[in-house]
Amino acid sequence: MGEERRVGAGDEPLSRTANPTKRADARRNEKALLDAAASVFVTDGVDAPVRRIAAEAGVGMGTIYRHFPTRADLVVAVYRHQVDACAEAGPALLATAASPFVAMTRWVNLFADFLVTKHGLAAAMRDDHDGFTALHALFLDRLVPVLADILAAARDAGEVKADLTAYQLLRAIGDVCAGAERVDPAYDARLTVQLLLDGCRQR
Amino acid sequence: MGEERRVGAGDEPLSRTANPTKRADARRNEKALLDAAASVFVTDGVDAPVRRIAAEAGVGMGTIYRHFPTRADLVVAVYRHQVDACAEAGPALLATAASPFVAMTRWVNLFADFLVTKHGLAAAMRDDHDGFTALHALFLDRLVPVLADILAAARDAGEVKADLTAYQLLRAIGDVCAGAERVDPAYDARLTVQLLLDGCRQR
Amino acid sequence: MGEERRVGAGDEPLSRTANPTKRADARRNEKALLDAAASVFVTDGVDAPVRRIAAEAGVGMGTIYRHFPTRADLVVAVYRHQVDACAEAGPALLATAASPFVAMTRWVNLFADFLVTKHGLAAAMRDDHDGFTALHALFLDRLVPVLADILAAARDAGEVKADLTAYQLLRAIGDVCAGAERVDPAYDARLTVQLLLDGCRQR
Amino acid sequence: MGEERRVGAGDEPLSRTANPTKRADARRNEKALLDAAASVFVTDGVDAPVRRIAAEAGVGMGTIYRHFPTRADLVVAVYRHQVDACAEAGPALLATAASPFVAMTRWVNLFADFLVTKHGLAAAMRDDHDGFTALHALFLDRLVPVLADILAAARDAGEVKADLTAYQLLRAIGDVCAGAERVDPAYDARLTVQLLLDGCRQR
DNA sequence: TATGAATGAGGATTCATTCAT
DNA sequence: AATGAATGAATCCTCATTCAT
Repeated sequence: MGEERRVGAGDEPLSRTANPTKRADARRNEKALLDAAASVFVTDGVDAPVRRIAAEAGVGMGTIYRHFPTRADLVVAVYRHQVDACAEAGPALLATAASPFVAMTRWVNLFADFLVTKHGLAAAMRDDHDGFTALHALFLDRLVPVLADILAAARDAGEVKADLTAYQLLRAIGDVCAGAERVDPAYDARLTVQLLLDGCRQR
Repeated sequence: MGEERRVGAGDEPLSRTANPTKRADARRNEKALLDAAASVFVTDGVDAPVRRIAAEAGVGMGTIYRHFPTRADLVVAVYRHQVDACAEAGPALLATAASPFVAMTRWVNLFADFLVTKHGLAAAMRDDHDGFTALHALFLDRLVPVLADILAAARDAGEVKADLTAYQLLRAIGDVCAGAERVDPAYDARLTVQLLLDGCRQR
Repeated sequence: MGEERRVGAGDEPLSRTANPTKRADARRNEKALLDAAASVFVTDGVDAPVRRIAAEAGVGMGTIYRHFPTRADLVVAVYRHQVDACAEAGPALLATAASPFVAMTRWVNLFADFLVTKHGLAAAMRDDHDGFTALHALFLDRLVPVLADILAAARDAGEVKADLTAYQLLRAIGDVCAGAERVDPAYDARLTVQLLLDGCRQR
Repeated sequence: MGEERRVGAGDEPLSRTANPTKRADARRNEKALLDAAASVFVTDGVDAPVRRIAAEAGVGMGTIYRHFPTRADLVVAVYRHQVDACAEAGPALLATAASPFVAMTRWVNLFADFLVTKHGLAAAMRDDHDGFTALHALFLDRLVPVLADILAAARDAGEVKADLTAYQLLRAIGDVCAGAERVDPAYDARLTVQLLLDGCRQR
């Protein structure tokens, strides 16, 4: 979707040399845009007016369209870092936790924290009808494999039900957190997540 | 603008003679409107354009505004019957089931069935930002007490965790089903509901 | 404009005999309508929604259209009595006042009082673009001759400028009062009327 | 969104070079909008449909909202020049006229000419219920002080009644002219203005 | 005759998207 | 490349007027 190349770290200097000055501006703008969008998504939702995001970033609207031709492109870019961080935490948790189920509990709570604290994320994935594929794909590509590994370990240890798939669980957590964005002191999404985790156990 | 009376056939023959015909059209239209809105809500969401609902019902737009001055009025009217039916099923289940937890399982599945099959309902409650209060109130008024009774019985029987509230559970189920509306063969909302129910058990 | 006949007083009993009962209902409605319209015109202006007038009168909207096919018909009917009363006061004032100019002053103030106290009247005449002719004609037919008589007497007595016409003065007073309907403690329409009267004097 | 600067031709050549073209379109549009609105206000009143003004100006509707977010903004902008010109004429008249009353007569006639020839202005001030404050304030801010000075001079010279305020007179003239917009060969608003001026004299 | 339900044109406003500068 | 002005489709809502009952 028109994102910059997923290059290895080493070739950066060359590409910068090839186009040294212009790229700096463009990068600054892209960064400003991502920050602005992240901020606006939280307060106004992923369907916030383009103009507001542009204003927040201090750039013209055309600049948004240049960097992110579709809204989905912007949405995905905004959340990619957070998704990456979440994905990368999985193996470490699995390696250090007392048991696979403990690792799973921790990772799921980490994921839920992402969704709830950086809220907008879960709702974005759920509501982003047009860019659904892109955002959904991001989640699936990055997170399902991570959770699948943890789940496989837990299943091998006999800690969770055998028929539980990573996608099923990931999706369940996502929906729960997506629905929890309206502030409501009487409702605690994290408690629901605990219930779900308890429900996953093999007895 | 309320519901028409669900009267037995035999009563009020005189008043019908006095004012026999006029209301028939209005009733037909209100019914058509409710059906049309229910249908459009499923495909286009509760924020669907008024014009589309009117067209679907085969009436003018003004007719919608006459019968349902605000969108919330229409949304609530559309879902009231279904909510009522669900509420009324609660006591019967509690009376006949083998145990309170069995009754709870059945009622929660009934509720989830409503949400999933008559979909739009759960999303409506979640998305209806403006009419949120009205729709939310409908759910709370009708369903929370029903589930609270069941839950109290289950708790008294030691079948469920002590700190679980009816609102918490109702909301969890609602969010899960609301997120499950996009068709996805790899995801089964009912399985998530089962996980939740399992997680509610006292062990 | 569909008004009832401009008949002499004597034939009323006959017409009532010809259509005794139905007419009673119709008259009641017409009276209610006139009262309601007068009241609504004051608060909401002559362009008030038909529905509001009907509601105020406690009749259906169709009834308004039956009695007063156009808005102008209703507006004229509402103000006819007041205009008549004003017209009828003219000769008496002229006969009893100390001088024609005194009579003119009194009558003009009477007219201004009508316009200001029963406000809506002046604005109605001014704003009623469509029914302009009808309402204007009402004023011209009834009031211009009355003021013309007074003015002629004053002119004959050498009290007012020779080139002043009844229509010119009537219109001036009307516009002044029409513009004065917005409440404004810093502005006194009656003072303006006095200035105008002073300005009419022959010196 | 303010007025463009009425700059002398020679200044800011550098900045124009730096950003030479872009603003030209916007200015052209703003000018076209003001001209179109002035024209449409005359024929259709200040409540004319936005679409009609846009069409008259040859721009999209959104362009009106960009330049003049509220109708009041547009109305005020349309009439500001004329009001300014009128205000600026006051001191000169007072300085050159044979007497303060002569100056007052001339200024009032100038004001009335504005109102009548550029008609719509008076009716705008009168009818613009929402933007009433803005337009009213424009008149009060600019014109009341000007007339107040003239009036004070005339009062000091013993030429006008002592209790006459600038606002009272301005408003009277305004209402007279506002009411005179319908073409009517039998009515001469300027004659009414003369009557008013005559009525202001101290005798 | 009276009612008031239904219609639908009319007008305001927002905002995604394009494109001249 | 960046800007932000312009466009106009989409949607909401009101209310005059008609007409079935």
